[in-house]
Amino acid sequence: MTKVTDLDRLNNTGVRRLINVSEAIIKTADRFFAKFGVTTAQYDILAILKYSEKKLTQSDLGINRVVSRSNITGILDRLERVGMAKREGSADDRRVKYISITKKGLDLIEKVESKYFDNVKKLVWFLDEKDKKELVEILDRLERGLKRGENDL
Amino acid sequence: MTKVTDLDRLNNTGVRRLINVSEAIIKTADRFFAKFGVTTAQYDILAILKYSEKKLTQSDLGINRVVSRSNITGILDRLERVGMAKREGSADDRRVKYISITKKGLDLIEKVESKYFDNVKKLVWFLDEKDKKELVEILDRLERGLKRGENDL
DNA sequence: ACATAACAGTTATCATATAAACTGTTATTA
DNA sequence: TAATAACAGTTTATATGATAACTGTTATGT
Repeated sequence: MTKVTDLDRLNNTGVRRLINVSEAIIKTADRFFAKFGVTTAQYDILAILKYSEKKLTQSDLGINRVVSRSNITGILDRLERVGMAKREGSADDRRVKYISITKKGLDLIEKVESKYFDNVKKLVWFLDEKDKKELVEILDRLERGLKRGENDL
Repeated sequence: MTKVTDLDRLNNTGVRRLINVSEAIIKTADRFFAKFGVTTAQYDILAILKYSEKKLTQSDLGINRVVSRSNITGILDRLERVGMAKREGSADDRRVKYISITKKGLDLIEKVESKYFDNVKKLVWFLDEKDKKELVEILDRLERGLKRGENDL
């Protein structure tokens, strides 16, 4: 049983701070998209659908968003209900459903997209190129730490 | 209607990366605590209760965790159900309930805490002092960006 | 004092997340 | 080919989050 040190607590505080800022960003985005009648998850799915080169299945969407298949089901249910996306069965493989964005979904993205990017610009306004580079490096190291920890968690 | 530029997309990619790493950390923590039969939110509440100097009300807990009062209700319901926390009405103010951690809750923290801090240590292993300092500065700037953006979101 | 505002906690609804069990389909392999 | 494994999607259970409506209590202000 290792003893908990002050350094341990300091490390934890730092990680918490990262998570808190990240969650604050997420919540701001949630509020932003809510004003247009969609959730962030729904908008993400629509944007992926719009910019995808190839036809996407539900599993493809799951991989892109790191969301499990079961959650995709519900998100698509709601998007379908409001007519912004639709499912189509595949002829090749009857297990598969191809998902596409509708006119209404495209309209929404058209209306929201540039405003969204403006907000992101405001968010990173205080970061210069050096900051951005450093941030990416630090995030890389944190990911390595995550992989390193996973073995005996 | 502003045009979306490549720089806009790059900014967005960077912010997404921050969020993704942060979410990966959160999910790792969730899995860790799940092995001991609690959720991260429940563990957080227990730890706050253990280390608090003064008696805490549900509203106090809400402020600490940046969670709304309504969600605290549910989290405490579950902690009470498994006997790790308990509510006690206040005599001064009959609206208020004081929350305390039980022996069973303390036992859980005792069992989990040092392992948890070991995992945090592994996570930040690749960060030196300079990295940590820079990260905090960048997070500060991002928070300023958040405040800056909020006005016309 | 009485009306009103502010507050603490609960409840309800909706969206999302994980995990596990399940259905139907396709691929593998003995 | 028949049994089995792998896969795509759905469903269900549980936990959490945000909001808004609601109850009861306390504080305020005229």
